[in-house]
Amino acid sequence: MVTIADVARHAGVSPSTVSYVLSGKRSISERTRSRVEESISALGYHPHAGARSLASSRANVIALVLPLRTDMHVPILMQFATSVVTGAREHDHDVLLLTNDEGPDGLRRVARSALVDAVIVMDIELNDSRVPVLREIGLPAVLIGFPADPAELTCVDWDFVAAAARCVDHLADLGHREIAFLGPPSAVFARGTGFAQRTTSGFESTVARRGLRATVRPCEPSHSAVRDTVKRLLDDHPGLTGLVIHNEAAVAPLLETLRGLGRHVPQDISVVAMCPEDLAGQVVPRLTAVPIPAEEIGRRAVELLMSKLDHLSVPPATLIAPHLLPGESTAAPPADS
Amino acid sequence: MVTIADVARHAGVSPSTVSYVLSGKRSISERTRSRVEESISALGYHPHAGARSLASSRANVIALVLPLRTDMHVPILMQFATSVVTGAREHDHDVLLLTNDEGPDGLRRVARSALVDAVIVMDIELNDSRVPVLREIGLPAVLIGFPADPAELTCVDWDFVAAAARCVDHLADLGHREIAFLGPPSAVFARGTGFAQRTTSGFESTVARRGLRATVRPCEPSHSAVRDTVKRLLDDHPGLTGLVIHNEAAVAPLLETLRGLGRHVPQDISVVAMCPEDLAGQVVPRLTAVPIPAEEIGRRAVELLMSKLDHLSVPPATLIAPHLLPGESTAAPPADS
DNA sequence: CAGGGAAGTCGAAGCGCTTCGACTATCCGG
DNA sequence: CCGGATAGTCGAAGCGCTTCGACTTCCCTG
Repeated sequence: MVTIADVARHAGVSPSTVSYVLSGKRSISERTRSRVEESISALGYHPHAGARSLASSRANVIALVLPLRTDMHVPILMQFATSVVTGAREHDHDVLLLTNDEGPDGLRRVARSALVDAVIVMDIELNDSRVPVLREIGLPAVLIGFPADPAELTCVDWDFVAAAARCVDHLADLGHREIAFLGPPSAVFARGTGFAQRTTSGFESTVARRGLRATVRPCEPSHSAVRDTVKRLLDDHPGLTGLVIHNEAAVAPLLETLRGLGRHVPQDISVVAMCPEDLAGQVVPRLTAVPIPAEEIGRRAVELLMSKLDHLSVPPATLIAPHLLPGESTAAPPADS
Repeated sequence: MVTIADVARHAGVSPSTVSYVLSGKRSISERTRSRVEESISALGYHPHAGARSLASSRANVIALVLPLRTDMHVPILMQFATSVVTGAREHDHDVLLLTNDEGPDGLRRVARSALVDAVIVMDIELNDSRVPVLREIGLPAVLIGFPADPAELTCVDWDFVAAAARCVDHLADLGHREIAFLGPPSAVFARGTGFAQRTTSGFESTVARRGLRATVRPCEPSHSAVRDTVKRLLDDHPGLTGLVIHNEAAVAPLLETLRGLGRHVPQDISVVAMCPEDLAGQVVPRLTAVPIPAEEIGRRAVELLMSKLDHLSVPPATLIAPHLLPGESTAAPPADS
């Protein structure tokens, strides 16, 4: 193993000088700096992470806590994890992966053992058992999602209220007067996930503001359940011309069902989806969507965390603004409606 | 922060004794052990990971290198990652997440800096740029998948040859005489992914052994491409009664296409899938499948890695045996065929 | 009953790094 | 031309842990 002492000897300086070249915490003459840097690459030196962590009490590692539950849309989660890793690397940090298998103790353990010096926690529920632990361990943390009581915490999330509003506005602007919302399975509501409620309320308040008639229905993931829900919906509301869907698993079944019923999209009925961009692009017709910006949320979470590590003050709540991605699944409602 | 010295003082022993209680590397009297353990939990002591890594030159962290490419079926990947984390924790190790964004340098960096002491690399291609780096850094490693030259390496994978064979045998046993294989997109073949080739060869050799007529077709992920492929296939081979599919994204479109064409599954045509168990269970009819045991592969990879860390010798190649999960999508072929 | 080994414990030496205080050389203003 | 910053470098202490050798008991065997 190559140590800092080897580099120092090779460059003809003291170990502390090498350390200061690396950290930039004291001024170093240009000559010395370049000599040291040459020695570093000549010897292929990489500082020992453990030694560094011990001496500086910063591990340069952050923990990423992923949800245990798998009823979340997995590709999003993966996109998110990737962007966190990439973001962390840009700040010279690595990412330790924690699942909820170990429960809140996992958080305690990595915090107390100084394995990590900050945490990102995903998929926060209204009443999340990890939140008190986060307060207890006192490590810098960023939550994705909002708990019931976000006091003292830093939270990031997509602006679900605005996203739903954007969908409704889009349909209203096109002239639709009666629309419906197909949401996540009712189980998601039941377990107190904040975003489901926020989406619904964004939908409902915008519908009221724009003076539309509207229906809200949860939507189970299976193909047949979607078919039944949609059929019933269309029977009950013959004047329906627009649909907002917020449920990845139901997108393909929905389109297929409409096709099966002879309803053309967008001529007979418009569909706008809150879903990942790639899903919107894969189906026929390509969906008008308000895509979930997983990558941006991940990046922002990392940036906030790094600011906290630098003892900068950060806003307690960050909402990522939605934007509409035009597709071929929305148009003005049919003339006779 | 609570240190080992605090625990030692609290228990009235020396720090080294506490260390030996923790590691079990020397015998400790029952009395001393229990006193130390009480002190540990009384003080809430967790050893400092950095200090431990420095002193023992083992970090108790393994790296998990996930593929950059996203044309892999993501839920599988997630299942896999989860089982690696769980498995690692059972051996008192944590998992550092590495993506390929950083390229092979990421591996070098974490190895040289002693951040991790072993590596699991996923989604190995026949000619994988990470393989030479793995040889270079000389860290214990387990690869998921087989490179062209696996000499000196430890590889784990599903037995794709046997899995395809199992599918063919199942159809042949039911009496089918003419079948087809719907594989991954041609891009997957093109980039030299070993499993695609192994699946195909397993299919073809079993078909030959059982004396069946058979066709092999790649399959692009989009709905319409699947429809076209399937229509053409059925037109070209009117006697076709059985289908083996190895392409997660194409499963739903395939079933829908068959339904659209009025071909009943399994009365008119049998379908057996190589896909995750949950996907097989979600669709109608529930598929007969040879499920990809992501979780088992992950666990085995971790076990092999831990054995290597303990300097035990391990088999260079581990193939996980497939098993057939009966569903409602296969039956004897129609009588008139 | 002497001698040898096992069981149980301790002290001290580092592991490779950061950081603080101290030191020298250089430069500036008065 | 002198006193005091400032830039640039070094030495040494110490971060919290593991591990090796050494020591003391105690028990067993011949």
